[in-house]
Amino acid sequence: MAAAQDTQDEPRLTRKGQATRDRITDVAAQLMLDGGVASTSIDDVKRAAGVSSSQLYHYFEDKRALVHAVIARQTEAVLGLQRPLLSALDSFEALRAWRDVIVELQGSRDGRGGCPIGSLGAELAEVDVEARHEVAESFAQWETAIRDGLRAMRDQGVLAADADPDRLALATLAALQGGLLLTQIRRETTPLEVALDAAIAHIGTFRAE
Amino acid sequence: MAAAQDTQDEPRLTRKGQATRDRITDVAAQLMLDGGVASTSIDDVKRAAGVSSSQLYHYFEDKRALVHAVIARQTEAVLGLQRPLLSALDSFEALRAWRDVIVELQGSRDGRGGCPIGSLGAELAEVDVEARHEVAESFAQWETAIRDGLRAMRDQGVLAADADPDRLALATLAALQGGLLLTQIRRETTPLEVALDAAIAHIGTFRAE
DNA sequence: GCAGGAATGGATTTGACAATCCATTCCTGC
DNA sequence: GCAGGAATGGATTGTCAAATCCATTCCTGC
Repeated sequence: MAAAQDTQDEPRLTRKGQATRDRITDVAAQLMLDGGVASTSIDDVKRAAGVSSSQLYHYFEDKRALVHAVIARQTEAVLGLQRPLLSALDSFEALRAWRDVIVELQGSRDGRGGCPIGSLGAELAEVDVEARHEVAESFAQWETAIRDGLRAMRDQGVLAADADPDRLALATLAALQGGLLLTQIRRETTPLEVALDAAIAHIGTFRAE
Repeated sequence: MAAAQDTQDEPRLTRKGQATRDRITDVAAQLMLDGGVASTSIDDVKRAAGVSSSQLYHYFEDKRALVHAVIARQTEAVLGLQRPLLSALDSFEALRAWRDVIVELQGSRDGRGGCPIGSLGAELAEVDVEARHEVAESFAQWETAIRDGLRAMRDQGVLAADADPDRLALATLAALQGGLLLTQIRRETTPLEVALDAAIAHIGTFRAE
């Protein structure tokens, strides 16, 4: 549960410093979502954030460290949006509402960038072990959030007792990720919609009574 | 249906030349599967394929052209494996057999590299429009193969008449891609298994009678 | 108000890597 | 067997981006 905010390893940050650091992270996250990690240069980040080399390297050991901060940042952003929706699951309507939010959000970008977490994971998995572990942890949190929502549905009698929230959550996350990837490639939300609808239909299989 | 073999744009290739070109493509495909596109250098490819600069640039305009050839190569490889299995779909046993092959194959790599097509798509989507289109085309072919298999199952009375092979195929491909990504990140096949099992269960919803 | 660390400026170095170039050798068709 | 394109050798160039360095300025706590 270690947040991304305080990496108080060596230097203590002043308020101003923290702001600069956050700005760099945010800008980098945006650039890397729009264009991938490898093709966003440190110079790009410097320019977009309006900072100098000294500043950037004052807050981040190297590009990898920046990337790690970006992963943490995107994890916060995604889960910050997802958790409220998922913890409110008490009906299939709520589940569909969750689906709609995601589809709408992705549609507004025409799928560009794909999943902020998944795309980082895909690009970094074979290149940066540490990054892979961080992404794995992000996915684990996401999966947990889904599972808790489904558990709630079960406990409220919306889902049958024999429904397995763990498996359903993992399958749902997979469907979501696959849908996001295909939507990113096709620049069109149909795959995401169909994938999520199928996942929800599968969950519907475990409707109570 | 244009194959990857003959890019007879300008130079006509001799048998030997074709062999060299293929070797470069194969080696590049392997390296890029193992380490991603951005982090495999032309030098890496040269070394591994045992060719010189002149050779590589004799057959490929630049790195992008090589990447395009790799996409085509991986598409052939994947569909070459998938199509026979999918066109033989005539029962849920066959569907499960298809699932098992994929799980086994990916398990033998511990998920490393993820999907040969999907990982390329994810890394290149926002960087190389042409590559994105090529990957989209590959996915379309894959989706078609799945759809045809499901259609066959329906026509043979295994699936009900109201089953929608188009939607089911898209949902299945999404589940597969998501499962592959999560499995790549976690280095463990559970996500892939659960995702495919859910997809198959969903298809099972449309079992005849 | 001053000491010391934090924050910033900005030029510079270093290295990697894609791509080019000029030869030379090898084949293949005629 | 020879002409001409294909294939290869291998050094070299040029670019770009990551990272370093030495200052200088700014704050904050005491």
